[in-house]
Amino acid sequence: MTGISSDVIRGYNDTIILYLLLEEPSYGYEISKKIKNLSEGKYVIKETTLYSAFTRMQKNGYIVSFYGDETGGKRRTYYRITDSGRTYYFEKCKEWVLTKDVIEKFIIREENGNGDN
Amino acid sequence: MTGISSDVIRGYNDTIILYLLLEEPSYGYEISKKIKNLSEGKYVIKETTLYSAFTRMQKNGYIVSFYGDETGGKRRTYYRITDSGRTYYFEKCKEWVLTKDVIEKFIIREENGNGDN
DNA sequence: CAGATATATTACGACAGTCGTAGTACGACA
DNA sequence: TGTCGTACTACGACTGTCGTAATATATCTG
Repeated sequence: MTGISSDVIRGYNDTIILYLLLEEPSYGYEISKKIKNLSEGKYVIKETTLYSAFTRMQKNGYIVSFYGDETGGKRRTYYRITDSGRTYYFEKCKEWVLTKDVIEKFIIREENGNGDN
Repeated sequence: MTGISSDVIRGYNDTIILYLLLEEPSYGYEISKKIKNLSEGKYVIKETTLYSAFTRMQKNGYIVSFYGDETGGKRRTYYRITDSGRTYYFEKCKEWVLTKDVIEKFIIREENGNGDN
């Protein structure tokens, strides 16, 4: 089965989450849905990974949390990206380009598309 | 700064090493030099990371080790890629394409340049 | 010759991030 | 009442990386 390995994503989970917070605050469950949808189902982040990322990023000052005012249901914790978070995000984007280029020096792309299996 | 984070490479160290073994067997020190050179100094793998990758991959059957016959100097442990290792390598290459596409959905590229390439 | 330097590998423990598992909590619907 | 979907938290295991250091040999330098 060829899914994507979360080992690769590892260094980019924070970036992915921050991307989804760029335009407006959001909360865990919604973000996980958005990741799934945007990746066309190819990447489904684990809940524990997601929430531990929130904790880490809040500690780092990349996001801040606040409570929504929904009255019913379990109370949501929303997260808003900070300026520091924005800066970090765009740095990671630059880093991605470099990293991608490095990795691709070691990757052989099959041009004759023999996709058996 | 602007190095590449090894967190990203994490899932691809094995792939990088296997790539360098595709054509001929090699050993730790040489591989680390090759990685440095091929990446134009952008990625220098840590020794411990490299040798622990050897151990892991040998356990997984992706490589086999043998001793070189050099008479002087410290004895080298050479590694040769196995068929299983080759298969794994090419799977990781395919996976890379998928993973790269997924990550790029969450990356904003500043495109002041041309859309060439 | 002694000491630094480059080559070449191994051992050990710390750490970060992910993941499995499970539990809490609430609303809605059948 | 029970289950499903939503929403979050706790905890411990595991894997891979990394810092540090030790071992071993050959070559270069003064």
